[in-house]
Amino acid sequence: MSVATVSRALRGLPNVAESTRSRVLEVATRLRYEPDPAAARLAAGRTHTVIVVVPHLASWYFSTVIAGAEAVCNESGYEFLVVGVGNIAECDRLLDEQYRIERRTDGVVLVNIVATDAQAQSLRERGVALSTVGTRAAGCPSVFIDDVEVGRLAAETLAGLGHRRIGLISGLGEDPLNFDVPKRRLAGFTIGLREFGLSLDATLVVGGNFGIDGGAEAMAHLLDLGEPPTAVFAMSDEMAFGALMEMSRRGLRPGVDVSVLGVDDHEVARVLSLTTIRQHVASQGAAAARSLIAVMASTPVSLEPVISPIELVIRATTGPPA
Amino acid sequence: MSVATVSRALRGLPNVAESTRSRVLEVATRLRYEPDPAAARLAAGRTHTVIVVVPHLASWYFSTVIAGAEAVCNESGYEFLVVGVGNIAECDRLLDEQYRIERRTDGVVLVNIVATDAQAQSLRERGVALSTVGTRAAGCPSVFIDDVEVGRLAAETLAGLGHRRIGLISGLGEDPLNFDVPKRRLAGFTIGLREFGLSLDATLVVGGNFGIDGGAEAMAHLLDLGEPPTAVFAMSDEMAFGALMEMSRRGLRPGVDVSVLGVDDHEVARVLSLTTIRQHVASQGAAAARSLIAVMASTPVSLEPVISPIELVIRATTGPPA
DNA sequence: CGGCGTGTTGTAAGCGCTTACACTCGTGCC
DNA sequence: GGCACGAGTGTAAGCGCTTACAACACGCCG
Repeated sequence: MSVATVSRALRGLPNVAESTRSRVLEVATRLRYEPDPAAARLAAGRTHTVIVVVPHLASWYFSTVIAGAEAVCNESGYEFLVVGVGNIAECDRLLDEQYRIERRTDGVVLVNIVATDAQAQSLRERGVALSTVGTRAAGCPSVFIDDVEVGRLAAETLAGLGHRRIGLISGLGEDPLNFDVPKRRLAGFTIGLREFGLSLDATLVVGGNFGIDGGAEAMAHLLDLGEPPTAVFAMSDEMAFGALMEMSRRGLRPGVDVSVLGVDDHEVARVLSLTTIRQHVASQGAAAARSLIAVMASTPVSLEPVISPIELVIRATTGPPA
Repeated sequence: MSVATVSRALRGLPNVAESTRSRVLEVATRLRYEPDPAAARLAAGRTHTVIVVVPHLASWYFSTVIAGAEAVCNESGYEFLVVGVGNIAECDRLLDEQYRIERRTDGVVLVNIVATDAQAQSLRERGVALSTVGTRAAGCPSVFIDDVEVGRLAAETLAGLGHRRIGLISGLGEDPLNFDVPKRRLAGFTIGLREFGLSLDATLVVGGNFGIDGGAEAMAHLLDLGEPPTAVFAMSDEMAFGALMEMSRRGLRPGVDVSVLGVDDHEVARVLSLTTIRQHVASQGAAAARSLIAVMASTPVSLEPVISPIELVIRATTGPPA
């Protein structure tokens, strides 16, 4: 039996007699034979590897996306490589000088990283499939939530409770990556306010950098204002945690003295009884991985973005103004 | 100029004239040439890849270890592959049928996964370097905390405050992997109790499965006892979070009605003012990656385990008994 | 002045696969 | 009965590197 026949049999290609194939399979399992991935890659040009690119690895959101994607890749027999790009320079270096990507992977999942059309195009030309979560990129499947609706729903929720001065802890400004989520949530927030006859007060908008400390500092800033807000919308639960921390430091009661609303439904949110707008992070990661695998397999894939559902989870940190 | 010379020049091997090397380097950067990793692997047998194996990807502890390790690998030019093994069967399959590992990687970091001596031995024979965090394996560098001391310190802290009935929310029992950390912490806890003339009360020991819900259920169980404990040591902050959640559900005040002590110093611990025994998780991941890289480079490495420091962080969830 | 060591470069044989192409051989058909 | 055909199999040429070994130039010593 020639190596060619074995190769064909093992990979399920046609033009192999069933009897031959089963014989090959039997011997292969008996010998615990496993083809060398590097040799296969070299000969066939496919790496059977996906790379997931995230800004930070340690934050809840990203590690949860990663977990969702990893499970799918693992199951589908793809190697799962993760690279963290701390800042925009590193990110652009990765996407521009594509040597880190080309020939190392068949596809990349971009998590909350915006690739320019040129970068996306260039990747596609080099035969690298693309898929994004949190943002969209040209000509590839993507999954994200309706961030405008998130902002609108937040405003509706707080204004609907009767709040008129609503603070906003955003991620805008200090963000190291071209991250446009905060902008969309802000836009929706403004729309939502307008529905209640309110308008955005720029003095009540503070950057929180999507972290606990950032959230705490932002909250401190808001509470130090001459006329502090009676409610605060934090664009992520982690920033909301920081806000709550600052409040407890000052002896303020969440949902009574000041209402706080987050986004994500971080697993600790329920511990803090945080009212939040839930999104399904792991399933977004999984969906992105699935689309990517479909693209790599040349399965026809809808390029229509998948809008992952959100839902308001009311807990104890929101209430009518004092 | 021959390919051999170029190869040697690019990889910094000796026996290349300086003039030649600089000329090669100059041309290589101008042409943005980057060697094909698969071809290099096939020819040289080294993959320049490390695999990190973790039980779950999404939990704070593991994602933080991963973050620490990733940063080091990225910096050192190693590809960073992560695989999650949900249960012990999957884990053993990975470590026994080593085809997923051999020829795919030069080294693996085992995070809180115990490999048998045979498994470790077999990996070494196949030229795969090993390094562990959280546990130790035969003949490879490892980094972990002194879990016995963690348990002892916990008992000392709570008993020192005057508590005599101290509950323990452990990870024991339900654990899907061969995880021996809970056993060591339990042993230390017992030692610590003894220093105060106390002994372990088995009815006050409940499994919490290292998660928030597990912690909450365990706490509920403890509080439902005829004579509930006045203090509780949770073997992880996430279980402590669950315990706090259960307490707030019942209107109990942490540190006043019941004291709670955790382990880790999870980033949310300070939000909840949780008293905890801090460990430096990211730096353990980084240390393990560094040792692994050293082993792969055949740098002499101490096989003496690195004991990562711990420290008691006193916040508000602990106090004298009511 | 020939042999020899040293430092540099070239040659070529793989590494373990994939795949285009050639080949064989039994069918069905005119 | 010869022929086209297609299914099944084999042959061999790479894929892009690494590395043992050969080759060469050069200066040195005996």
